[in-house]
Amino acid sequence: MIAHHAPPPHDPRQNHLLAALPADEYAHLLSHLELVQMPLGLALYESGMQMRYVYFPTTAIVSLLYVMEDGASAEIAVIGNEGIVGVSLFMGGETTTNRAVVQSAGHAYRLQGLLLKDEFNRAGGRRAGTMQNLLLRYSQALITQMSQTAACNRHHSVDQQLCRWLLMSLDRLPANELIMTQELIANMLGVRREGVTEAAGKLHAAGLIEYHRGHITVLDRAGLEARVCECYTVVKQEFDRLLPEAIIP
Amino acid sequence: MIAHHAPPPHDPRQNHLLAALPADEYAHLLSHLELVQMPLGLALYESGMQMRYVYFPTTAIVSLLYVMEDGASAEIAVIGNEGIVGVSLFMGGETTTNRAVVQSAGHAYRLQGLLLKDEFNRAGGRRAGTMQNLLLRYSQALITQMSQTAACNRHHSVDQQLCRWLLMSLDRLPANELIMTQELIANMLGVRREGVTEAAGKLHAAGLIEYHRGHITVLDRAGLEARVCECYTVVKQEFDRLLPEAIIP
DNA sequence: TCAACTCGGTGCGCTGGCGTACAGACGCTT
DNA sequence: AAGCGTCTGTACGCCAGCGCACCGAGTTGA
Repeated sequence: MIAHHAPPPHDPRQNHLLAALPADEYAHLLSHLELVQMPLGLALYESGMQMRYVYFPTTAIVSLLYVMEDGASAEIAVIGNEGIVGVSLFMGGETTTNRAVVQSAGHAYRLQGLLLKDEFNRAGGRRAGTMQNLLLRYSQALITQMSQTAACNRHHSVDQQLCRWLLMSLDRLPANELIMTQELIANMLGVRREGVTEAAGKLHAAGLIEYHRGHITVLDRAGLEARVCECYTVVKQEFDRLLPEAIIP
Repeated sequence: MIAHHAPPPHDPRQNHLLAALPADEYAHLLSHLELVQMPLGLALYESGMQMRYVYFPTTAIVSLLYVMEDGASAEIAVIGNEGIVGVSLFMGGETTTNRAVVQSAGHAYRLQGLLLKDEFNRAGGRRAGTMQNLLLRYSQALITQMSQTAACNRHHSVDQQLCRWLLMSLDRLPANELIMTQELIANMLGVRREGVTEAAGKLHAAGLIEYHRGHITVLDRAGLEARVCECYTVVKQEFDRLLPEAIIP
């Protein structure tokens, strides 16, 4: 019992983008990476606000939301340990029209925007750094996710979208339990809370999930996959294709 | 009357991205730019297909569509002379899950993908070429458009979306007339043809548009702007912010 | 000139999701 | 132990948009 309460083993390489960097580029960044807590509901960015940092989630999950003038919202994309929050920084925009909110509490490593830009633009012996290549391919994966979200919003039912949402969250979590009320899910999907209650009720009746006051446990992942719309699969396959070095297990 | 029937004055710089390039970078590309006709309905890319060229529209308009397994479709983004079709090429993905279809006939200049990549990665005396900077900012604008489309699909009515669609098309055309059947608009928006008929009927009744068998004339642009949802404005402002050197008049 | 086709208009019943309202259940606080 | 706030379940009317069916007016081509 020499050391109990050892600090949890945080490692930037829990983030798949950081893990995919070659040793030299990683070393370059390491000293500038700062571990931060990501409590549920924290807004990393607000629409139009200057972004100072980018975030590499390890255990946290972040949602990109668009919030309309009347307060209604819609989730545009989800970012977990496979990605980076703040692509607008290296795209050159400095701000987005989206809000970035912590959807599942955990940790992330953050990096000053300026440092990321330097690394992005650093052209060594090769034409461009691995970092640039990696970030661009991730951005395309993110674009795919957004475009699929647009199509899914147009054509698929709340039931199907709930399945998609659960699976996408599950892919980015170590456990099969989500801490998330139906009300919050409704905000993400941009639907009524009652709609989520009803859809979740069906999944429960089918024995796929169990839930209780803000805790959702997935019992039968395969069952969800059988019900989900094509959108989930398309996005996942595209991520795997674009970022083979960072495949989510 | 020395020269009648002079060839129409095609110029790559009708495309705002090309026009925004500094002289040396433009000169680099010029000899490789190839003028192509873009007939209505032509598919530049299909989902998952290798992309050989990128396209810089001058008078044509291109829609990015996602086509679902059941054949239903949804427009993800629109690209006219303010942009470039084929961002996936320099993002590193080579393919997209989207289909790119000519929505309004006209012309574009195309460029071999490999040449574009070279130009994108060319680091001269400066850290990175203007081209890279420009294309990345355009990509972010495109991301904004996609994300707004997702939100709009979730929350806004067909009426509003039709206004948005008309205005976005109008911004990319020299005239105030569109060649487009209601059926095709319905495909783009991912709604029923009858829904478009009804929405268009309202706009007609309000004296904003006139149409007749595939020809739509906008009579009162300000009237459309008064009815459109916020999505149109948000996207347009973001384009102007990100690409001040390529503002659509 | 007539037939075939395309485009747009209209009507009808259906349903998914919305807004609203309310009630029970759980759990934390005091 | 009581009380209050949060989370979930249910119910009811309403409406936008869907699927379908049909029709008339233009346009094109033989």
